[in-house]
Amino acid sequence: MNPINRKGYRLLHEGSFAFGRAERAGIRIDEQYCHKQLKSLENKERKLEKKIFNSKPGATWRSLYGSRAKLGSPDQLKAVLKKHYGLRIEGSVDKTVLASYNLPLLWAILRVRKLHKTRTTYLRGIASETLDGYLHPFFNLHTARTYRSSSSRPNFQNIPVRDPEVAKIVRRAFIARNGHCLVEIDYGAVEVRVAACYHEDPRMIRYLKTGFDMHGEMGAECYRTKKSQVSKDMRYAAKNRFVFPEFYGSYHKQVAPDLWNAIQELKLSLNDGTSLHTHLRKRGIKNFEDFGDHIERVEDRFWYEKFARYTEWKEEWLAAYRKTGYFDLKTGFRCRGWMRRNEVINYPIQGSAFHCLLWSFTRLDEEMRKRKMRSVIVGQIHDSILADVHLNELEDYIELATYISTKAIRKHWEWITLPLIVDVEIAPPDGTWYDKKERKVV
DNA sequence: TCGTTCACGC
DNA sequence: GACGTACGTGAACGAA
Repeated sequence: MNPINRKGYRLLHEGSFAFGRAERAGIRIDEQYCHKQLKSLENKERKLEKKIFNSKPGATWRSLYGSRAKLGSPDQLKAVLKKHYGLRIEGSVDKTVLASYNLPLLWAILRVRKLHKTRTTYLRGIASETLDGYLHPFFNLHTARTYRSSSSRPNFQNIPVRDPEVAKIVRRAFIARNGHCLVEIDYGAVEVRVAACYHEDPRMIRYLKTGFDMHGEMGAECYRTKKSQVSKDMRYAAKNRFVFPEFYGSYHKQVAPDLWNAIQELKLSLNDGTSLHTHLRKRGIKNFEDFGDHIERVEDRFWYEKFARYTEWKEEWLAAYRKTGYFDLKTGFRCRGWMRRNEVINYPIQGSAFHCLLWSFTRLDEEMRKRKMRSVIVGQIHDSILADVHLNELEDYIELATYISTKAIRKHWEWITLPLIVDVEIAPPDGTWYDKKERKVV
């Protein structure tokens, strides 16, 4: 830890007390539910495993390894694929690779992996750390190189949310205290906003101030459609396979295959139902070659026309680091040591964005105690805060949390030159974390 | 015991 | 013109 001024020091000092209070308060867990699900998942897993070993490729598996046969072994899997199908896989056998072969055996393996992960890492991890109905995950401020936080025993920051089946199984274990409900407040695009405070790119600032839909626009550009033709899935693909990777320092040769595979994987179609392959063919993109060339041009426009100032900033920032051997965060920290290009560019943004959360978390905790509120903050996930809120305090809590994290913070840190926004999600009083529903607040 | 692979989050 | 995805934790496997 290397704070360079009093503000930086105080942020971590007070933040660690606030995190400690959340850890002590804990999150209420439905232990009965956990144990029921653990058993049920174990059964499903065992049945599926049996089914796999009784199949034809499963027989090959048993003939090769006998009682030492393990579905979880990548080496064994590769040997079985080679013997049974004559299929040679070099290197990784992860989800994307296995899915691409579209074989019943491999889909079954992926399903076992998923059930197993859900049971062991999540439900078992939660159950074994729960004491008298409350879970107390650790929130650390001293482990991440980026000045972000981390969480462990269990890691509260990687609870499944994207896969609806798994999200449902795991998140239904998290419940509110009696007479309370769970409320999650998330910063919207905070890393993009904080980045803009560093590079001050005028076009990016205009986008952020007008609520412009960048993911939708890039969906249209990547797949050569009109903005009005962009479907929800296309936007999702553009966000996770173009915009974010590009911001993290990826480039077209990596990004283009992912965008291309998304067409199959997510069965992408236009708003009116036209298949994307058909559409692309009409626009002169007949194969992956063409598509790769197209994405290269999209990328060029993105960095050299749209966000030219951002691009300049990256080079200047890197050059300054290479000259001096360090760089400073706007939140009062100095980063030193040997770093690669992408690290130098990403750390200040990730770190400062997390510090916005940390400051808000700390102030909110302080104010809630001052007001003797019965609601408690129970956790944090990089850019969001989870609280267990007393029903009588619901409106007060939302108003206070929103005010602190969007308004008060800008009085404390004048370097935040852009508006910050939050989304509010609330679970019903008798609901679980899985049942949270969005409620837009600015 | 430790490095690698896999999978989950932001 | 070449280069090039950030950060975390945990479980299982398998070699040492």
